[in-house]
Amino acid sequence: MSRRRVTLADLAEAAGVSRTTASLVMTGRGRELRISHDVEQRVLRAADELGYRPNAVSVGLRTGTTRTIGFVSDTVATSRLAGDMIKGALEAARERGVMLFIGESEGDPELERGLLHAMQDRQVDGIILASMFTRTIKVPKDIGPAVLLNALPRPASGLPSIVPDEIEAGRSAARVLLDAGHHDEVYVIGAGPTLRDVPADSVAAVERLIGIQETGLKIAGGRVCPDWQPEHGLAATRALLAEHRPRALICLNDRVALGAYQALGEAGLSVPGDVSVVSFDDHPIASWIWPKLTTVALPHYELGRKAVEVLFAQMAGEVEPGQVFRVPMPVRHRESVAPRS
Amino acid sequence: MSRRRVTLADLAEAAGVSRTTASLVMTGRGRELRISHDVEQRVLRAADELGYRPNAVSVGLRTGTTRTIGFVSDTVATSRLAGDMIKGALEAARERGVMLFIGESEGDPELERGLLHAMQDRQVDGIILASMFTRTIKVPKDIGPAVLLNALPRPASGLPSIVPDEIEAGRSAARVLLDAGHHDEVYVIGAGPTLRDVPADSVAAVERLIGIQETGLKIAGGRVCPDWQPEHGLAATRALLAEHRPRALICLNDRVALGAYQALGEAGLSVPGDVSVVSFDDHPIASWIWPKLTTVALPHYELGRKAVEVLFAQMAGEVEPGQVFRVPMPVRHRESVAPRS
DNA sequence: TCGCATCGCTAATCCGATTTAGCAAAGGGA
DNA sequence: TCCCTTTGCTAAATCGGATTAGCGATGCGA
Repeated sequence: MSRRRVTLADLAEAAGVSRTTASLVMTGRGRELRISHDVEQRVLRAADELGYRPNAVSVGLRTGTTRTIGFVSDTVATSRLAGDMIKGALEAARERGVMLFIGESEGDPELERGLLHAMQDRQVDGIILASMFTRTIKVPKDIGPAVLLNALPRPASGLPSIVPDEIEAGRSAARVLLDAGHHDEVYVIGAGPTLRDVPADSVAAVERLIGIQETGLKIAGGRVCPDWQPEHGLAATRALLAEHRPRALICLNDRVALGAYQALGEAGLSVPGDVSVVSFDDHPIASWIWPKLTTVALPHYELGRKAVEVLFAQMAGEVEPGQVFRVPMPVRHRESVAPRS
Repeated sequence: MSRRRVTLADLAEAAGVSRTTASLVMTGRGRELRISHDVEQRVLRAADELGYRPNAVSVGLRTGTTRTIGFVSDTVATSRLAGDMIKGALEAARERGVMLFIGESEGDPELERGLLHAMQDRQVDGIILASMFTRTIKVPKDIGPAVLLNALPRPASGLPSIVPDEIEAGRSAARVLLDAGHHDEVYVIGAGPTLRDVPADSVAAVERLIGIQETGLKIAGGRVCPDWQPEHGLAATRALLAEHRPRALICLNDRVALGAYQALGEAGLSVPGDVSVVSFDDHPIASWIWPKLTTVALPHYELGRKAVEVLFAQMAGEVEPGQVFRVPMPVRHRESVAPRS
């Protein structure tokens, strides 16, 4: 039986002033509207004693701003990836005194509409539309202030986007090998060797390949995987080993790399002694396997954080329409790359 | 420049009735308060044409209920585990037309207080207090309607708890081995052999061991790991293999099992030919490694879902104070167990 | 014809804040 | 002494709905 919340009216009565005065003091507009120092102190003291906290719902109704934002993802919340993205968004939000609604659309436009409505009905100040993997999406109409996270608008929509810098990541991966002296005999697992050999809809595959090529690293060959799962990595690498003897592999993500490790092991090849491996994503398994995998990290946490930052910047009118923010993907140097002997 | 939202007043004007009447119709109380079928239809048609949706903030202020619940975890949102828990909660919430606020306390009581306040200020209807791993927690005062997810109240608090049924999970794991004919030469990695050989604060370790023992399975020995990470599993299994020749291992989670796989491989022992392995959690890696790991799954999704269900049941007064709900942990039969030869 | 119940709808209040407009008292200049 | 500012505070309106109390018209029985 918790006692009723303390309202502004209670506070005003306790301090012996009007609700107006109490409100002015609590919102820091006392000076501006000539409330005496004496009265101000009285109100503040009473607020402290009563433990007064303004009812955010009421404030939301009156002011139209709720200090709340919505985070809608296709199915992001379920994957590990998502966790960190949400965590980043959460912390950036907390720093601004903002709460996060989350919702998952499961890729169903109908569900998505419902979620967006539910959030708009609750007067969210803005919305983050997040995608599980980097891709282009159609932006719903009348969405209000919003940013796209890990996604780009298909027909240009004017909304800002936050995406990982996959091209630079490709360059980084290639440079790791080049720096270790691997200039040839490098194969790609998961896509390639050309830009047309990629899984459907995969922005990441294309951009990573572009980045790799830009460094001048010569790709000796590649194997596409329909999906970047361990078993496909295993099969692709087995097939590759049947015909070639690579000195280095670029795996297009860590799960594929896990499969590659297995295939290399079967073939009696050691990592990194016989074959160096570099990968992408920095999934937790990258540091759970032996040798620990050198990989270019997807900056999930930073992406989430940046999304909130950009959302607020946008609401402050500081963002160009359609501006794209690319978040750097850092290299995690571990144990799967050795100098070319 | 989206046009202003349609309000009840707009709707009333369009339908040529009072706001009261419009409200009554929209809340379904038209019959009860004798609004004629004719007028009712007029209002409904106008609502449809204008696309009227009630402002949830206003409704929240007036009725005191916001169709919103808070999900506060220590650090759950970051781990994979969390994702599914949130997903389960999210879906159960959506079925009830409820939105979810999420927050992470990072285990910091001060932060937790702040989050709970922020949620209470926004008039959440209830709160789910979630923990990353099963443990006992101190429940904050004046929290209002709430349930504990993956946690038990330290001083009894009257709040209901939802936890995985770890004891039954222990039984299940043991039974998997017993059914395959493994009655002896079974070792535990991660804890044991006695109930005092467990990592600090680990409810899961204790209960899993209890369950195992209850089946009558004879535990030949065990190795504690300070933390259930792959490298500790690796070290513990190496140490075990230096002294014993197990025919089966019960790993206390999948990450530990990953380490055990590595150690067994080094020792030239094959899974499941030489050694059967059964584990707990059903982490994604369990099906990424070879042979795929037979494991007793932590039902994250179900836990999240149940939390929302219990929260609503509790608000409806259908839950005993302090009631504990144990969610079954299903066995995922895969390829790491073979009959004892 | 009067009184009373029923029908169908609406005026007014409330939720808990913010914000605008303005009032009473004190001070200052002519 | 009168008028005009300035000071310090408050009454009242507002946000968008839900809810309570009640009003006018009609029907019915006596």
